[in-house]
Amino acid sequence: MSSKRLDVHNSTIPQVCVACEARHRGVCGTLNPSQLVKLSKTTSKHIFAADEELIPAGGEIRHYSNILSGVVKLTRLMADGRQQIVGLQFAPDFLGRPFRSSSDISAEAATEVQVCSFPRATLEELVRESPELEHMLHQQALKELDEAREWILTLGRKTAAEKVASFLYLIASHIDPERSIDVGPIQFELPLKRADIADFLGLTIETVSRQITKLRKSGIIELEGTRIVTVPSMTVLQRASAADII
Amino acid sequence: MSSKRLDVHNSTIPQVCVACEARHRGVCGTLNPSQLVKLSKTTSKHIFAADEELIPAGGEIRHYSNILSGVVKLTRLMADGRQQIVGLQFAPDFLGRPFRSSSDISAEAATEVQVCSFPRATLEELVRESPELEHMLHQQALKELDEAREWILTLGRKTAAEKVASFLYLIASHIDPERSIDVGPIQFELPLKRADIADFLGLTIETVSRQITKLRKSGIIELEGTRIVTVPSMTVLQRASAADII
DNA sequence: CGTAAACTTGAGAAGGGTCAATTTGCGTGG
DNA sequence: CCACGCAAATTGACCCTTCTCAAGTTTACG
Repeated sequence: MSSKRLDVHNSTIPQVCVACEARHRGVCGTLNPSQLVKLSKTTSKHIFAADEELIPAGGEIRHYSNILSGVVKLTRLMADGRQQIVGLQFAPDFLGRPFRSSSDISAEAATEVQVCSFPRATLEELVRESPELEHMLHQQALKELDEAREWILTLGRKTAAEKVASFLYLIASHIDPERSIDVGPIQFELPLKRADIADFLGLTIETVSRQITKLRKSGIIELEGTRIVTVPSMTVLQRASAADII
Repeated sequence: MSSKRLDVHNSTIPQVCVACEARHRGVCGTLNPSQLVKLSKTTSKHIFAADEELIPAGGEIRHYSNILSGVVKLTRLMADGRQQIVGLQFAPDFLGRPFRSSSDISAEAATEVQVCSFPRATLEELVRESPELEHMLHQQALKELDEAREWILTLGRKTAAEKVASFLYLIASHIDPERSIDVGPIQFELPLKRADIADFLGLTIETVSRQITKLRKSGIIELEGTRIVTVPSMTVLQRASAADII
């Protein structure tokens, strides 16, 4: 094993972690400098192009990751080819199913995605010595559970128009989570293509397209090309999404 | 504070916990006898009739519970009255959203339900002193997340017939989790009425009823009255549910 | 600037919803 | 124990939203 400069003062934050968002808002936020050093020794950064597979379904889980940038879709595939996106993850989310050797869900890049990966064993070791890390992972699991249940309501009870509006509202909300609702228009690039949106909403591409056209014609959104969306009023979009919180 | 017999030997398991399933398969399984004693001092058992509300949506969370018997439905209600069941919980599941003072989800009894409740503060205190307890809660959150995502696939991509079959398969699987698939017929009582099944599957009562009739006429299930179901072959039912795991 | 992928639009079909009328099941009280 | 009455469930007829299939059109990219 080669000694590294960082070993000398292991209260120093590793170079690779210095500018990393996961250290602030992600799971690494609970680690002390020496734990960060331990983790950073086994990490490696990867970049995936859109539609590349980060984690295959059914395969053995060998490593976990933090999303540094981009959007990841979690998908379930049926035997006959039907597909459903069961979750979307954004930076600096933790990626991977803890405490299980495999999962039926695959993770695919929706946009170009940058991740910081580390072996399964490293995470499990850190969890054992740091209850705060498990707490952070627990918190993220609960957040994802809240989001999944929100989405169950959307899939089960909303119309196609409401579903598409809900999706746009979801994406817009992720652009700037700090932003309070309706301080002027908001513009963003859709991280998903129509086919992905359809797989997320349990609709067909055609229905998604028609509903987006409707939203455009009614002035609730504006489009530049097919991906750049402007929402003049988030309140109006929220109303179109049939948000149940009044 | 009154002294109790159990304080003398706090390695003794409290009377109320002795026959409790939550001590074996539930979250209490991680607690040592003295922690059980501490918890049991603040617990109280409650029985709710079917359709009674255990936890109201939006209200402040004052206590958590373990389900001792019965089935609990977690529901989301929209402003216009549309309703969706976003989760079902069985004994000995933990009930309540940890680390949050409120939730938009209400918990209602589907059947008669018996719970063991304790104040929020007690749980939080125990979590602070016992990482194993948090690990157990984390595991349950991950299990619920897996189930929620499974259900997202069902809601988003399955037909009405497949949805109803999936629901029946889900319930049948919960009757005896240890049972291996297809060792003869299995009989059980449906914990949900048609309206609840509809709210769980994102369908109407009428569609659920029609699909149940279809399953009955095709011999995949048999009915006694409206609630008692016999499944001659779980494999056949599983196939009807379009289980994607081949 | 050409090509393929992504997206939109249209027409017709179908699955599931809506409304309405029965029928069944079941607890309660006579 | 039976009859009543109500809630739950079933069934039918019709309608509407979404899907399917089939062109077109636009966009992105080499």
